[in-house]
Amino acid sequence: MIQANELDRATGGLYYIFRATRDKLTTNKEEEMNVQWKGGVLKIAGTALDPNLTLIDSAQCFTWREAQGRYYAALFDRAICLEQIGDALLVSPVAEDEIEDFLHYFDLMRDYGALRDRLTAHPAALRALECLPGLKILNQPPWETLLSFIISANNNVGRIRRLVWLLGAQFGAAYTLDSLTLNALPSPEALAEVGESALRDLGFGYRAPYLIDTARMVAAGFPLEELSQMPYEKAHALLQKLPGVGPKVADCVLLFGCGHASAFPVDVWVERLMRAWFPELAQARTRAALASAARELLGENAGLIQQFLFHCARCGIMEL
DNA sequence: AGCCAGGTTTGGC
DNA sequence: GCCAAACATGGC
Repeated sequence: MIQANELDRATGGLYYIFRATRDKLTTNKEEEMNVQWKGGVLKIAGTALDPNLTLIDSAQCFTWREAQGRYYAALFDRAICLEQIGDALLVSPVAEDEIEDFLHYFDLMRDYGALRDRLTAHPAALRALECLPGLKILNQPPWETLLSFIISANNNVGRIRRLVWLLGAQFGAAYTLDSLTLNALPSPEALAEVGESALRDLGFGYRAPYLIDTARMVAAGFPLEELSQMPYEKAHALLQKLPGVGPKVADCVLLFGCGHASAFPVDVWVERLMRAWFPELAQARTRAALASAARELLGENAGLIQQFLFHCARCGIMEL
């Protein structure tokens, strides 16, 4: 494993330790993270974050793609590249005053070790976290999660990713990096002007009107950016006023896009896993009841735990 | 061919 | 409020 100081020498002293806020940025004790920045490159050493698991395989986000060992997405109004070198992640281009934005996006300020250690009463949840030390739950822009998870309904991950990509490629701003084209997703205002037949022709099926009508409501003032400050119950109910958004999609938006770590989406995989591994939830008959009971059982970070359980179920790491 | 996928909507009790 | 059926598409 390459140590940070070796990497500094290898890159000709390109980096310096970001001293001003280093203490604040290394609250994640277990990983002893080391954050440096220089010349538009953010270097994060000593984090467990696994790029392929977190950005691609975990299916919490559908905008990243891998190309020749590097990971690319349109994020914060530009194309971003993330590359792993030894035990460090290099993210670029990043301005100095955006360092905390990116650490928040990748959820690197959270102590996942403490999260795991609080699960001694829940062996199945503990096992899921121990199996996936490189998984982080991203803090994505709420509008992106809203579009992505309206598309996700009764759909499979491969086609979700293709449709999300199509939305950006057809209607979103284009950025170039390393001779790749990365598209942002269209703004609510831009999508509100797209015709339903255009989306149907692209293969969106019955989700076409959901996307367009939701875009119109957001463009007309739906308080998407305020959901993170609302109590969970209020935000969960409000989101379901949008077409194509039911209880499960609302939970995904709250968990992945609004910082509501307790939101517990129950899809087919999570339902199977909960029924197989959580006998104390056996009396919850419906998915809504399961979600509510799981939030009660697992507490304020129930949703983070959900994402570990989801991946273990979907990839066959835990038997169903 | 028929079932499944990170469900939601609609209409009927 | 609970329940069944319909809903587009593509992979297996």
